[in-house]
Amino acid sequence: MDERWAIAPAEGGGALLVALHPDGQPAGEVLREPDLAAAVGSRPQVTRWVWRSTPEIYPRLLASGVRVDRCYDVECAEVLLLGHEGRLGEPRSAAAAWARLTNKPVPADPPLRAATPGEQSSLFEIQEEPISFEALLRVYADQIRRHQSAEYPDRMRLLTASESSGMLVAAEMDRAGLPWSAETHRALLTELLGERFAGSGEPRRLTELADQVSEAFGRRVRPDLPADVLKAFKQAGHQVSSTRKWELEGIDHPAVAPLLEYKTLYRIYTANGWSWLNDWIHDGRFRPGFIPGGTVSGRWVTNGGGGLQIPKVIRRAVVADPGWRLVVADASQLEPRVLAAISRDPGLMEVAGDAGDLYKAVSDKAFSGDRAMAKLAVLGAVYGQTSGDGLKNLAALRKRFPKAVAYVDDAARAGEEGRLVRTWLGRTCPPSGSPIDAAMLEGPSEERPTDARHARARGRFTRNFVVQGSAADWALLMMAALRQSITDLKAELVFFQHDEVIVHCPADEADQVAAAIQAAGDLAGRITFGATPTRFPFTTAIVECYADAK
DNA sequence: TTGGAAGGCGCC
DNA sequence: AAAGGGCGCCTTCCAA
Repeated sequence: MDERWAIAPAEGGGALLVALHPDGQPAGEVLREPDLAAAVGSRPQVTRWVWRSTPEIYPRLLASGVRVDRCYDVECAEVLLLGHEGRLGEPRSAAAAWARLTNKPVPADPPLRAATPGEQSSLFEIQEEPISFEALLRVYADQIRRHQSAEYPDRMRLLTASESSGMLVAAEMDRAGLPWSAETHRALLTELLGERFAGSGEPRRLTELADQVSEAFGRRVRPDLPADVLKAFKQAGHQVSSTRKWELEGIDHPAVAPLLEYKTLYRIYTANGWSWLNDWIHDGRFRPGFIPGGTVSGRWVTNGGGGLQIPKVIRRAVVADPGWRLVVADASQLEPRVLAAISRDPGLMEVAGDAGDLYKAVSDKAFSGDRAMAKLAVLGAVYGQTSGDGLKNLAALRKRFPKAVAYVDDAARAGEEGRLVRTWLGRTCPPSGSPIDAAMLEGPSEERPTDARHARARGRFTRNFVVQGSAADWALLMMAALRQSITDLKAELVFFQHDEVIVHCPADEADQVAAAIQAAGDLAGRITFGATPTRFPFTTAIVECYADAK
């Protein structure tokens, strides 16, 4: 039924492995086998593999054609457990966990290194202190015990399982890659930026726009030097405190239009231009280097290529293989739906129990039909808006959805008072005063923030943390369910961005995949949050090109 | 030469 | 219109 084995790589491509009891204790002799992938592949009856680190092992299994259903990643578990215990920031390696367990000096984590473009994730797996198989087994057994001590042990176990599943998904997505047409990308760059000059490589359009800016000011101004631009506007009689887009938009001066266009195109040129294309696209695929749980709230990050910040205009280059499709699915109004589920606010759950436009429904209930106002109010409540119309609207929101607003207000107060907050499944914010906390809440440079200012910033952070992080909880379960439901198809998960997934599949599987995504979202809602009427609908598009998805 | 801060902007 | 949450990464600027 639930058959669980631990495994670790051994010298020469071999493996050490052992069956485990439910309490984590070894259930037999430690075996030594000559081939890691064969050791796993020949044991299909194993329902969960326990290992130190997924990036260390799983890419090697995938390269040998071995897929696993479930795993338990000891180092992921260590981070989650440390967090839950209010010790986020302590070294997270298995070796560090072992040292803590045996009262030995705890080795620091090795510094994280950014990937160089095109590097496989297995290669930038951090090099850290070795740990014996026996020690790993002891750490694992202790982690089982620590889960039992969590505030909600079942949820904590689910969190570790889903984070581990996320590690499998990440490795599989990096292996598959996001289909990317370098040819389309190049054509797009030439269309937007013009051809490049032979000498400098500078695109023609940028040079032209820079000349127009200079012409408008009547002197040479370099648009990529904010200080230069600021001075030029002041000389022209316009008071500006920065060169931010929203500030420039309010100025009546002929330099503004070419300047704004320059900024947009310059960003594309530097962030997703020809050199990015050369560095990051190989064999028609983009491999962002997904890192599950890379942020304290549980959102993922990517390593090196800006994989979660692909500008909309560049998505034209994401093109399915011939005869294949991209199923692009975006969870609709995810954060307010998650707030409904975690706060159990009756009114908001009723609204979120409908798959239709949530902001419209909220506006009908509390804002006499003004959808824009309703959306601002909801986002303001989730983000901790402190001024402007948002505050006024928050009062209306509180009247109709008191439990929902109280939930985020309580989280904010906990943060201000230096207490911990947790996501629904138990991912926990950094403790107040920890280095992570300090680095995160650092304000503008000039003056050190006062204690009161820091407390308010922490309150806004914890307010958002419980919603954003619980949404990340849901997303992990959704991905796990989706992954399992498409195993028998040719379809491959190829992209994930907070509340959006892309599956690459043959055209005749697309409808089935779209249905599988919706089913995964519904199932994730029930497993993550228990019985609530809240629905988690997707906006889904079946397209050949990502840019056509909306 | 290198590393960090700051200004800015892309994504959610 | 302006202000609030989470990120990565580009540039310039400046100090070590």
